[in-house]
Amino acid sequence: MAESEVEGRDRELHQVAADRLASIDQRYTRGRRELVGALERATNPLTVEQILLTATSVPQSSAYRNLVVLEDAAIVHRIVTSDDYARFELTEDLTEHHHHIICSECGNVVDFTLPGAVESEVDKALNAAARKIGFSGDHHRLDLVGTCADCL
Amino acid sequence: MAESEVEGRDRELHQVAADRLASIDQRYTRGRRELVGALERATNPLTVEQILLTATSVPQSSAYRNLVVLEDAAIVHRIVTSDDYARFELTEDLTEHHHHIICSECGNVVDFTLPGAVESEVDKALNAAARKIGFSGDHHRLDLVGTCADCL
DNA sequence: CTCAGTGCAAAGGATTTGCATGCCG
DNA sequence: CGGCATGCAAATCCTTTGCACTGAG
Repeated sequence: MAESEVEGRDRELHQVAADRLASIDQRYTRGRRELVGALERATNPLTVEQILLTATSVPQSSAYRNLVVLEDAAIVHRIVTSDDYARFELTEDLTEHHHHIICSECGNVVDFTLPGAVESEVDKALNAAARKIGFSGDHHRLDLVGTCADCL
Repeated sequence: MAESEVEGRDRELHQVAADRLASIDQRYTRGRRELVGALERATNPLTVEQILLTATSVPQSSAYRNLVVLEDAAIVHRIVTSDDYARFELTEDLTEHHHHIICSECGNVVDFTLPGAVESEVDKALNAAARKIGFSGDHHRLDLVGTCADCL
């Protein structure tokens, strides 16, 4: 039962990816499938270098190019820390709303979630602040910066 | 009264800067004073390019080099958005705890603050989450991503 | 004098792009 | 077949660095 459930989710993810790409007139090619697969397997955001370790057979330039396409299709989300490497993860509606804790020593990023009550209070406060300064708020980004166990 | 108060703060800022630099065996030189001055004048984080507009007479390479020094001295804080430019602001203990709203169109960053009650709840929740995964939390970063009035 | 800081120019490095080839529709 | 995606290599561009010079103590 568990296996077919996983397979089902997997099919669903790739189907959603294909649909979103189609909606911007893009194909879901082998290389793009590999990139999505690499991110699906991961439990935290990956650098391009890390993606290429898993998505072998995808050249670096194609990875960069297709990550842009996948970002445009709202399948992949790019995050930037203070080190020199961009990191990528599946968008939140393909996974679930979560936050990042960033190690200020090594740049590593780990996912975590917060209680729903905290989330909604934050959203409420942020939207109020945005309205006040004439911004149209889209989403929030709440990260914790600290030191991971390895770097302590 | 207001004027002397501002002058007082100004002196204080530069004094603190000098002290913090001294504590890491660095001098508070003319160029560094100019950089701090540029950031002090600003009401939001500045790119190097923007800094150089105000801190004329500071060459680009010196700006980069000294921003690193000022960062090491905990006078300046570097923030990274998804566009290609790092941005700099005075550290929070020289100003006050605040957040950023980032325009996803043009990359511009504006400061705003949240009610203290929200802040403390967020901190509490984040520290709990960090403990759970073996991180030592340092500070949080709560940004809102949206579209600024100019880009709407 | 000495040595940290400076400034110019050249290098570095993640990311982007030009162009010829191949493959999907 | 026709055009989009690919992949190699070269270019881009923010940022960093080498090195000779200058000024403060």
